[in-house]
Amino acid sequence: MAITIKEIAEQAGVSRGTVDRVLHNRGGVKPEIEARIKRIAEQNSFRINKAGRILAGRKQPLVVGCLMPGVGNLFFDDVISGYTSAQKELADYGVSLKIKNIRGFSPERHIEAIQELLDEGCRALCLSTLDVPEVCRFIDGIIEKGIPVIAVNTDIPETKRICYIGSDYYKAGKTAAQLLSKILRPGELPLKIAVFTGSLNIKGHNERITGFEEGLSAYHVEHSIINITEGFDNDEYVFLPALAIFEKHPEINCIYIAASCVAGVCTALKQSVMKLQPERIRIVVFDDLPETKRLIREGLIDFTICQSPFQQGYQAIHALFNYALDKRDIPANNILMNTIIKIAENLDDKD
Amino acid sequence: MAITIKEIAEQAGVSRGTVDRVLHNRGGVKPEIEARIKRIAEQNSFRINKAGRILAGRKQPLVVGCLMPGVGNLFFDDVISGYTSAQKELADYGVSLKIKNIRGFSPERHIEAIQELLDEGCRALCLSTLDVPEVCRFIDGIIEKGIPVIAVNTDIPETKRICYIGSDYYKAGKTAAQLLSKILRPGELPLKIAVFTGSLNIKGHNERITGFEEGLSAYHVEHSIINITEGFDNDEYVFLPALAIFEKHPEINCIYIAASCVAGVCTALKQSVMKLQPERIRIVVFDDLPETKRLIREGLIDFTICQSPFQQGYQAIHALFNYALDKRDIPANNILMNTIIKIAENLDDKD
DNA sequence: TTGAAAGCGATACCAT
DNA sequence: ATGGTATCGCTTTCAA
Repeated sequence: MAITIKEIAEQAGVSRGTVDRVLHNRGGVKPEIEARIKRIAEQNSFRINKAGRILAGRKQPLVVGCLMPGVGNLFFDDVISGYTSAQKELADYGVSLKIKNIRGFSPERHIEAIQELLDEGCRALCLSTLDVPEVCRFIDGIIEKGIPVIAVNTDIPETKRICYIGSDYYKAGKTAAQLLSKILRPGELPLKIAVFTGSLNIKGHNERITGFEEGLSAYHVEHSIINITEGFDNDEYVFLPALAIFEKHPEINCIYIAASCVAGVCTALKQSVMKLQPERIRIVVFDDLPETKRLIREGLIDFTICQSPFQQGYQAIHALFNYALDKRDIPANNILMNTIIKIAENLDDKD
Repeated sequence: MAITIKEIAEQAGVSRGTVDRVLHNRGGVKPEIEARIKRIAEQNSFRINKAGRILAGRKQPLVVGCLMPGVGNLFFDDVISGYTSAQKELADYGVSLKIKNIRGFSPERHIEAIQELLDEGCRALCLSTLDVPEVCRFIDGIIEKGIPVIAVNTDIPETKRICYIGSDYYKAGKTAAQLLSKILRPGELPLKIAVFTGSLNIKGHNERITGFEEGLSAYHVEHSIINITEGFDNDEYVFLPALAIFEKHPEINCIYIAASCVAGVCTALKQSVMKLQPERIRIVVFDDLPETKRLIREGLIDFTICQSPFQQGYQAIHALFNYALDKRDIPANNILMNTIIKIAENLDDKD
């Protein structure tokens, strides 16, 4: 088994306290002793013993703050359930949670909410927030002060966050395209596609669309995109625009919904059903919200592509916990979720 | 935070040693004191602190023995990689591994190998073995002696194993059927299906076939099964029988491969290609061995249904570790893997 | 039948 | 700048 701090102290002829100081760069140690200790640790590939660390660290429990713009968007419920589930597992080790679930995408509101989390004592953060300069600058300020941050579901690549945990949106879009290519019947070509997205300002949604288009080309699916409509992740909002599109373009035979407004679009579709030829309409969507599940079971939607929201939350908490135990414990890369294809039969798979 | 043993001792007016004895049913404690201690623990919903337990238990590290009939079957490599990966995570906590990868399905050989694992000092077991009476009897004997056992990938339901971790074979078969129903073109009906399995004695393979047939009915796919061929998970063995089937039944337009002989069947198929109409043959298989991946990328195979072999191994080790820390920590149910649908685009997802 | 004490690995604080 | 010591929660051994 690995070398311990006590053993390092013995080999170096110093006390454990001194070794601890060196290993944590806490200063106040004679350079030559410091060097000797570091060498011994290095040569014996010292890794901190987590059980010991946890036990000793019980007085400074880890409070993790989680920010989600999830009010009004059921998708984030699953991420939150991943957070809380990981917290329960780690409760023994002193991990607790503060979840701030807010509404909307105002930078000021996001910054304010993050500050609140800090004020409430959080010592690490999981953030699903906006990739805009002012928010990023604010976050980098926090990180400077020693608060580790993980970007969940939405990346903020310009910051010094530890890593991003979430979907590979481009790949998901491309997978959707390949799936579509497999279920097409020759007579249906070319595809006339209505695309719905959340917002053209959200990178993830755009990547889903880019991946989709490039996939359609890669798999030689003849197609044209009739329209790209913003639904702002809001079923009620999207209803009327969707209705308008369907009325205006009865030639539509494929619907691609890159964001959380599946129910709204499908309700509009059902109302327009007389003008279209519903049995030939192919529908591919993302995520598996309750209403989406129902529409899949009903047979209206062909596939949904999922992104393991639960895992996103779950793994984020674990990563922050590991980091708290050992700063060197950083994921080598971003943690990208699998691209999960669901049909009715495997719809209840939980991730 | 939860109550500790020390606190229980104080409340009960006894020493920590006594509490420990009671909590571990080690005997030698006056009944009334035992009752009092149990009551206090109960009322305060005492849960053992894992960090403390691990630290104190360092002298009796947990050696987990893993038995796999994986020689000659690449599938098990991923399970093994799940085992070793979990072990690395838990090395700090004293978990080590002995993996016995054997060839074939002889009950005597399996029993012998399990005995060897025990002789080598294993104190917990992950077993992928045969669901036959003599093996099960032997395993129950071991469990009686206090060795916890988890069934991985192949269930042994008649034993007192802690739980089964692996695929839901029936569901996977049914999912395959629904997928197939989605990609069919009307002109192709009815389906003439050649089925390949590992062995008619292996329950998992049979369940994949049952699920498939019931799925085809459920989704109203007109079909007939031309033949069910045993391939014994062996690409070389299956080649000639497959060739014979294809020569004899040029009407075959669908191939369902429920076991690890994908490469062999496809090689035979390519040789018979002139007699069949390859562009109309639908192929659905299981797992994603390297050769299977190649065939998917090549476009010959439409889908593969995967069962997270890595996760099976990974979760098994974690479950045994948790159990070792706290005997009450038993999964409420069997742990069934998700039914993963893969096409070329998401083929490199790792689980 | 029970208690007391040492020890697992790391940390924090006080004393030097 | 460094050492010593108590502590975290639990297990184990030895003594009584």
